[in-house]
Amino acid sequence: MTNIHHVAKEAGVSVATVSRVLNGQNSVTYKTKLKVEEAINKLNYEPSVLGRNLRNSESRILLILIPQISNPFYTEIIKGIEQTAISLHYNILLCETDSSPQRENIYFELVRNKMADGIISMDPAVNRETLLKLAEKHAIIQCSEYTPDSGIPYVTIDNEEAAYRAVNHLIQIGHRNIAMINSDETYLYAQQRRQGYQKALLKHDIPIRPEYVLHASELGFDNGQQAMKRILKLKDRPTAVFAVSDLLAIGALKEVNNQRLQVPEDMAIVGFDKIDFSNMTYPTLTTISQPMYKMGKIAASMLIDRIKGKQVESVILEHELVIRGSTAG
Amino acid sequence: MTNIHHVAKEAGVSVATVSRVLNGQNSVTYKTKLKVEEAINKLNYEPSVLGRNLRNSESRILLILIPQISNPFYTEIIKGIEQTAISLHYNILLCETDSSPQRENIYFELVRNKMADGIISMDPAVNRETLLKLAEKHAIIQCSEYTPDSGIPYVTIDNEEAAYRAVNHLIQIGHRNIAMINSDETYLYAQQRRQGYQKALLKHDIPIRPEYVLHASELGFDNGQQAMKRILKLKDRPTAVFAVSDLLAIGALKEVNNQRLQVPEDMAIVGFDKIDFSNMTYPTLTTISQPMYKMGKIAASMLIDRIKGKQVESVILEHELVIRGSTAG
DNA sequence: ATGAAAGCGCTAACAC
DNA sequence: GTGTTAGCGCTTTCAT
Repeated sequence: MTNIHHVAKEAGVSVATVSRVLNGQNSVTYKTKLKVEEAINKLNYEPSVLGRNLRNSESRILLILIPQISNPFYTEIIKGIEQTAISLHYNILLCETDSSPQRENIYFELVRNKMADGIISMDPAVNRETLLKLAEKHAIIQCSEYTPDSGIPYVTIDNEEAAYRAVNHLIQIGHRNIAMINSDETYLYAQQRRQGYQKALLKHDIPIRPEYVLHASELGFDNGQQAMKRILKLKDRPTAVFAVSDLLAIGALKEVNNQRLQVPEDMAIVGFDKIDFSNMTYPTLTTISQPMYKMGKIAASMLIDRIKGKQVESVILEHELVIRGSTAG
Repeated sequence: MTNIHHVAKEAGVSVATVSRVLNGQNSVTYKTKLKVEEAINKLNYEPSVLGRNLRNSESRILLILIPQISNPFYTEIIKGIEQTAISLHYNILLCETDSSPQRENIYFELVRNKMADGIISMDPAVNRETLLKLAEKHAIIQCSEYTPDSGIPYVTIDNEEAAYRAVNHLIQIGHRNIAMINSDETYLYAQQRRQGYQKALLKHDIPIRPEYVLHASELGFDNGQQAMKRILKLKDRPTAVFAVSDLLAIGALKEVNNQRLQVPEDMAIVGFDKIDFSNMTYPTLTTISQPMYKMGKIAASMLIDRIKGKQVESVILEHELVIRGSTAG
């Protein structure tokens, strides 16, 4: 490996001067600058990030914590993060927790020992205690899922309102027996969306039936499909379903199709997220649109601000109800 | 920041001893080891990866180069990579090129300046020259797409054979007017799959019609949908389509549905990859199953072997034709 | 404008 | 079994 000393020698200057040229400081004569650049080219020199990082005690790496990389909701956010990160000369370390605390700990370690400068956590199953502890000394932003009053800045949407709108839509088009496919209600977003669901029912004097609320252990197609199987067996069979994720909704839709029932006639379905897939199903999926890309961009710039010691405020972004085939006859 | 010197002082030993304890060397007395551990706990010490990396001149980071993170084909491979990487104490830096040479260069830089120990490239649009140059001095593995006879080890499937089987299946069930939705034929896999397509036709004395082969500029739903629009306007309208990606196939399927035509009666469709979503469409998609997860695991362990200086051999994995609703009446 | 030198935090060769 | 010390490659302070 050729290093800064070789270049200095070749150019007949000191390492300090080479470093100055490398970092674009203008306290260097044009002439010496030229000499240095010549030497750099001649020796094919590439400065080592390892040395620089140690010296600057930074890594310029952002750690992204997600539960499942296969959920397009997250990949779309990641795109946004990457866009911002790259433009500010940061890189992203992708960490899929699989909701395993062990994995999580491995990743937390990375920021503790300065392998990463900060964390964007999107994992609802994150160990809140550890995260809070970590947040005392390190830059952390929560994205989508968050911990209220924890002091950790977040970017998210108004989940309750979004769910309310979704269910309200179902009521408007005439449904009264409305089931919900929720995820684990230890997660805040699940609680909030359930609140929104209930609020919409109450507003229209529709009784709340606990048996109409099902829980999926994960956000996969299968889980949605299984949930729909159970829904179709309920007495007073619901005529509509609100699922808290498009993946769940798509799985549910599949099961309705499988049983030769019609969507939306026999069963209306609303999803959540507006992932690309949601427009490819038959019929297309009515869903709540989340601004994933924007979320990612904002989360990244918040984090980088945090890393630089700035104070940042949490952000709540807009959402939108997108009405498509699965509720519109 | 508390560092190794603080710990040494606190424990009343030298930094070398602390380092030994940190690295689990057993040349340390149980008693001193205890003292050191006590000091570590007391001071809440976390060794800095920055110092260690510089000293060992490694980063323990693997760079993953993909064109699009939103394609589930890649995310599934990434899962496999991550699984292996984590078990061998490596982390992955996710790099989405968007097929932009500029971005690519930024990422290549990372391995040049030792921010990453090696690369797994899955980008078919990769700048081959640069990659080859880089491979002279750095550990690189290609995954899925590769460069024959370049000396860069790869893991992939037999694309020609896979395409052959897909098209052969369509012929077996009675089709003779078979279109192909290919991607850019500057990519090797696209060439190989086209070869397989033609081989199957020739084998059954079906004339090859260039106008039956369409090209999608990217692998998104839209591109598939656009391609199908054009296919449906062809004279001697094809009765079947082979798409080189499930995303394309799903977009194509969508368009057939939109035009109120029946799949597979009016148009049979075969995809490629077997992403999860291919089982959620209506009807479900016949497709070539690629072992994505396994591919990722193998690519990662090949790369790590490479980093450690071992010689590795390229691998060609098995694929499988999965017959489902979009071809089975 | 440039150079000498200290030091970021760690590991390992060498000495005892 | 443990300590001393050089050095990984870089940036920056302090001289000049």
